[in-house]
Amino acid sequence: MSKGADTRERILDQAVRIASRDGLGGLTIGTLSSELKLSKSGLFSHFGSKDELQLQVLHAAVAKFNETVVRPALAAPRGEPRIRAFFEHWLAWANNSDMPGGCIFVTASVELDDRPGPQRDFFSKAYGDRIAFLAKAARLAVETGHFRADLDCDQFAFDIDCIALGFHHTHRLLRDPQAQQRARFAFERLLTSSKA
Amino acid sequence: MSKGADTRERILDQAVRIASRDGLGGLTIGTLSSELKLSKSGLFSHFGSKDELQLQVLHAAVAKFNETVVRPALAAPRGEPRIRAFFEHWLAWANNSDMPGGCIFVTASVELDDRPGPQRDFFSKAYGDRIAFLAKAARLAVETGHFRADLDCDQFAFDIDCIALGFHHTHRLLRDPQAQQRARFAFERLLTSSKA
DNA sequence: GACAAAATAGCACGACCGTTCGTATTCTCT
DNA sequence: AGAGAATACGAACGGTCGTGCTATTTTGTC
Repeated sequence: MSKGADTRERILDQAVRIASRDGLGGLTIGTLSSELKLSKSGLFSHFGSKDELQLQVLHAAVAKFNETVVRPALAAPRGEPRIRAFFEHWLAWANNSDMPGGCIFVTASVELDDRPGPQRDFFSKAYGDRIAFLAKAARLAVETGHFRADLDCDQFAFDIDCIALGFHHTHRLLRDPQAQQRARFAFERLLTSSKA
Repeated sequence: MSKGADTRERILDQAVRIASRDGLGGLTIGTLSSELKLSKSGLFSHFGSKDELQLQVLHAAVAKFNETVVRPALAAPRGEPRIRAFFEHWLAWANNSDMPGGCIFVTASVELDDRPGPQRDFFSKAYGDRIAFLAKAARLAVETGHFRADLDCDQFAFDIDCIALGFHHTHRLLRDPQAQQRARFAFERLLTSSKA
């Protein structure tokens, strides 16, 4: 790998961390460069604009999510196990200590929902992809007979998303130690009600 | 009402609107003052610091929420009707067009969850109060016999919160026209499963 | 209507923002 | 090893940020 690409990767890695905590808006080139012991202009020249940096941060974050959550889920057998794998890996992802601000899907979602532009376009699609992945996983679970045939799979995807968001807020803002337990309970109930 | 208090109210009213869209961090004194045709320093002198302004914005937002959602719910008969009233008024609140950024509980929650300080302290408590209100409403529903006796009321509060958050993200980021329908469906299912 | 008090404005400050540009350094390849 | 490209740096820019000061205007009271 060339030197430039290597630095760029280091930059984005740290930038994703900062953005998860402070948001895309709270991520500044000055702070980022000093944390990485780079000059502001040196860092800047990798991206050409802050908008582009933000966009690349989102790309990196989504890639990391796919690697950490989606891929292990795909490795599990289709049907209920895959859905369980997704949920468990998502919980681990949201608790991952080297993402100090929690799941970037939550942070960025709130930040971008009112700000038109390429960042929003990209991220909104990525978020939709996550929901679509869940809906498809549910359909496979219907096909394998784990879930009942008349299950509304899109509603199921919505429901899972709700639990993920609820956990995130309860865990991070309220610091409720029972957050995980509540999320698991809701998850199990949803699974039960999705079966025959 | 004195002139000063009147201006202060105008300031906070507009500030809440801006903060709902751009977050507390995106709310700047310069923008706010020019939108209200006030001088920066004139506005500033009402609060003495940006931290204090943010805190007062949160106070105003919570007060508005209580007025718009909690009070009408309290006006409904205790038990299931009150819970329905809360949910319906919350939906209306989250769609309120003069809150351009949606529910400030969502925005502020994400923004403050990693930022210690008086803003976080106040808001975290307010958020907890909302959950506690729901839990208490559920307990009253148990007492009136609308809900089954062995219902976990704190879990119920968590579940309602999940639906609210899921609706918000699905509606605002994905602009999914079915968001409201999905939220209502999840709500009805939760109510059904909470009954005898 | 004078007068104190409250409210608002004007101006300046240091800090940091994103960005540009010219230059120096370091890598990469033959 | 040396040429040429890739990469990084330093200084500076116009702007905006939050925040002090000092005036000036407005308000409410006798």
